[in-house]
Amino acid sequence: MTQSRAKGAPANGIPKGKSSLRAYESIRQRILRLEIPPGADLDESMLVKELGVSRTPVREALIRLGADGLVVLLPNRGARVASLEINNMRQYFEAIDLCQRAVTRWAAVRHDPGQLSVIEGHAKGFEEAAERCDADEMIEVNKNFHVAIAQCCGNSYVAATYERLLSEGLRVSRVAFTDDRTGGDSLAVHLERVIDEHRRMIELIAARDADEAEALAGDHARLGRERTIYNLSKMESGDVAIATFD
Amino acid sequence: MTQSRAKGAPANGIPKGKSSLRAYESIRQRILRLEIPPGADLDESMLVKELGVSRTPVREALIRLGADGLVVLLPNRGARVASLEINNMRQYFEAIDLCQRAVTRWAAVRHDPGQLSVIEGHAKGFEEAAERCDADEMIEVNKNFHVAIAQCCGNSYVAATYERLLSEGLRVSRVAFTDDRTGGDSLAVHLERVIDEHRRMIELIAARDADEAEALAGDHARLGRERTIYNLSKMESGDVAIATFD
DNA sequence: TTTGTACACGGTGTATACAAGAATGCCGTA
DNA sequence: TACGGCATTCTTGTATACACCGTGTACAAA
Repeated sequence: MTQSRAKGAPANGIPKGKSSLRAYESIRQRILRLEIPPGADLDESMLVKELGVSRTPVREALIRLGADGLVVLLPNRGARVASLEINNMRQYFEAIDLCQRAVTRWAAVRHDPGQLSVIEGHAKGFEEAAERCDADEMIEVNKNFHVAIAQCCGNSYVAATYERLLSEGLRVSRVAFTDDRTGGDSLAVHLERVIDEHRRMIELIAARDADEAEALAGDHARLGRERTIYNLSKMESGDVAIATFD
Repeated sequence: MTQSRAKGAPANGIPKGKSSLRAYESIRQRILRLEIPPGADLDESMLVKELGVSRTPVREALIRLGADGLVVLLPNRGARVASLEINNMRQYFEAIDLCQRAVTRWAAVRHDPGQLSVIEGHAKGFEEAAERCDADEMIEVNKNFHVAIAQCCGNSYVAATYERLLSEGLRVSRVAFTDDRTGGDSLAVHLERVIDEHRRMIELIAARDADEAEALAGDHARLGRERTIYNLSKMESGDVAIATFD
């Protein structure tokens, strides 16, 4: 069912009335958590029934999700969830790499010290979630960690782009933080490396070492990329829809 | 009642029905051409009257424009055109620089030769518009030139971000391609440099010289940035709304 | 005179009715 | 039997009516 959220939904850049907002967040959550699989058709009337609102807010939500790149709007033929194609993964991680390096470098140079504690808090949160093997929490907190870095990078354009990419990546993270793979490093080893890199990233930012921070950001992106692509390649295509429509 | 239009509405990345599309494009054009000034309140009922459609497509257009960052949606209090603050210019050009360097470098490495003619066509178009001193055309074609480069960069995520930034920059270009300034280079000199850099950019891409292409892309961004910021600083604040709301 | 409250109005958010387009199945014909 | 055209039907796109929220103003009380 719909995870009912308390009203207080700040920190989200999207305004708009409550029904519309609820519809947007609800559909978005389901897409990002893969509850609605990539490539699935989104039927307005179905969403209307499930969300208990009328078509108007549902349509507005779909339009915004379309702008986010999470759904594809087909003229006169409804909407469908954007597919997750292995072929696009290279492009995706290349974009993440670019933004992450920029954002982390600039954060190292430009942050003001008070912002560090927020970043550290998320890093701690990730470590705790890793101990509990709580994949959902890890995914969420890992994103928050990087968003926090972006928020002190002094460039709202790049930060926004990076944040959008990270959001879209939530669907991918689920693949990275699972242990289904047959070979390679275990999840535990992977998490250890992630945690270590998070810690070093904070140190380098705190030390205002731009070059090293950027280099580490690149390594960090590569780490996620390699694990994800490998895991994806090991999955049968049924697990993640590989629909192509362009 | 509905004004029946011929079907042909291709070449635009945004689907959606005709009225909605028309509203989106119309409002967007007016914002980008500064016909609706930055910071202005957007009244739904006014737009409804002017566009001759109902509120629904207008609202959908505003939502999409909000996602584009061109308008700011205030909950229960309508929408207003995003402001153009000089303070944000640094961030904007920093973002453009980042994307432009990446896109141009990758285009140099990855383009396939057939795509070059498209880029060359836009470069030619810019030169012709410059001769005619047609500012509107220059702005449009200059954007198309860089978009064409982005489209052969092999990364749709970065290309999309870059394109979004360029679109938003159309408002800024109008400032760069005017000759109101009191000192510094004349518009003619500026255009000469732009044209020269465009030509060299094509040569470097054709030669697949990634490093030089990237460096030139950076220079090119800097050229626009400096002229724009200088011109903006010379304008009185009345010319471009400097409204602040965050 | 100033401040607080209540009422009215303008404008947005939501629901629903209506129209147009696309998909599908049926029937006729070759 | 296979193919093509037509009609039905489902889905989307648009218009409009209604409800709610925020704001401004006027009046009353301190």
